Amino acid sequence: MSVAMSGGESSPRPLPRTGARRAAISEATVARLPVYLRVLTGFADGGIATVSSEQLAQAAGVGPAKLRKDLSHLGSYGTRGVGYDVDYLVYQISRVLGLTQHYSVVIVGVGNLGHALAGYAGFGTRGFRVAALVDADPARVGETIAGLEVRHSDELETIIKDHEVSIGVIATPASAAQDVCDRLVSCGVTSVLNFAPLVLNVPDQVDVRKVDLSIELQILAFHEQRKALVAQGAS
Amino acid sequence: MSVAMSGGESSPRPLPRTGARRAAISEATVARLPVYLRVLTGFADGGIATVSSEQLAQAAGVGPAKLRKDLSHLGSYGTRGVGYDVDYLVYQISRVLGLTQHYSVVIVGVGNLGHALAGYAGFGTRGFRVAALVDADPARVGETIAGLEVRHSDELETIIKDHEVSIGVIATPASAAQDVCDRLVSCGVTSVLNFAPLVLNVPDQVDVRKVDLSIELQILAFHEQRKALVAQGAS
DNA sequence: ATTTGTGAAGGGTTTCACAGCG
DNA sequence: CGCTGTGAAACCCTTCACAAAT
Repeated sequence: MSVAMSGGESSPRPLPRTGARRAAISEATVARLPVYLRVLTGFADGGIATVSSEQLAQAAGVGPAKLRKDLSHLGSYGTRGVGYDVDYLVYQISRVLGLTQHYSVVIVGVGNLGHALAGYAGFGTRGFRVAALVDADPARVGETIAGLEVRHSDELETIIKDHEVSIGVIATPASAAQDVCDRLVSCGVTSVLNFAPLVLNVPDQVDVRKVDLSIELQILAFHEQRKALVAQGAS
Repeated sequence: MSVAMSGGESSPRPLPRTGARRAAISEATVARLPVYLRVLTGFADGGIATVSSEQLAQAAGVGPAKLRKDLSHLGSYGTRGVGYDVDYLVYQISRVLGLTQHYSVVIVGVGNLGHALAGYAGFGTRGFRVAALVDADPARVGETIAGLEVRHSDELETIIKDHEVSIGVIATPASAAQDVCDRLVSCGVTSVLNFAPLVLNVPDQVDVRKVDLSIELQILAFHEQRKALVAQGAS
């Protein structure tokens, strides 16, 4: 299953469920819901009770039509002539994204990046809890980062079982990443966020999303070059 | 323009250039070329001289047809019945991505994440050079990280001009990010890589790509939930 | 009067399957 | 015979424009 990008492939099975189940929400929509959620949370904190698709779209950096189409996939939660109730939308999007449940996360690899991730506030909020930090280097084991003790890689399997970890974050060097990933998967982890610069091999039912700095830079380089050529050609 | 993901919007202008210029390469293809490049570099290091679309696609985690279609957009660089020459492909993809040129990068914000980015090896290689690290906190100014001295935000404009910075990396808290972005843009920076959790407002000609940990986690949460529901429903 | 929700149209991307070349 | 390069089909996503609801 993805980088944004990240790529996640999901089985295109039409969900054989009882009753008149709503059509599955598209991948493109799912990728934007967290953005809407963040913007809406900001509105809620600012005491704003209702927003129009125009306002919300503006703040989220998308077109109003796209926004309405996205939201229509979760249900009819707006009021014509008025807009959307901020709190209610926050709740509905949270529910659809599965954020009403709690997920335990293990971070593997405590280098510079692992450090930064461990301290990242985004984990604490909204349903994600860092169950453990893990590293292969005995020199790092025992160190405390962001209130968590670093534990040795050997304990990975135990930690995953004890804390019912469902999401693994790989922040190791590329050379160790596939091995770590295999171990996560063999313990039943089906969601992986990969920061190592390589393509992970996983079974179909496992979702991988990758964050890859050098890919992002290279995409920017392409557009820089294109802009330079256009500017030159326009002379 | 835009996160994987990241999103980059480009003006769909058909490149008004002289001669029979090849059709513009699609955004989806551009996002995959860096992956192919990395895999090919690995092959080259391993002494492999030629690859088939089947092999390369396998290693890059895509289908062979997609790979061939992608490569066909850069030109006819394969040999029927044989495959692709690894070194030649590396060169062609590098050229298309603009990696034969050099880009100066400024990293703004030297917290945990900025630290990690400064130390990231991906910058050094392949045409990217970190011109400077910048932070607003006077306590951090003067500190040396990965061989670079941290300079104060006030010098941002000077640094950009002196080093002809073309790519800005924003690793500040969300509250400072739009301001930093505005200053980068006003100095002529047209490519921004944003790690701050907010939607940046930029003029049309500026490309922004975002890397957002909590969005990635929320997308994974959605799929975790979906998998749990399917498993439950299949009983 | 205002704004949502949505069919229909349009554009882009992926997949197929095979012609063409070595 | 093997593998690339590519039209055509299928699929997905976005945008438009308006009917429906308040």
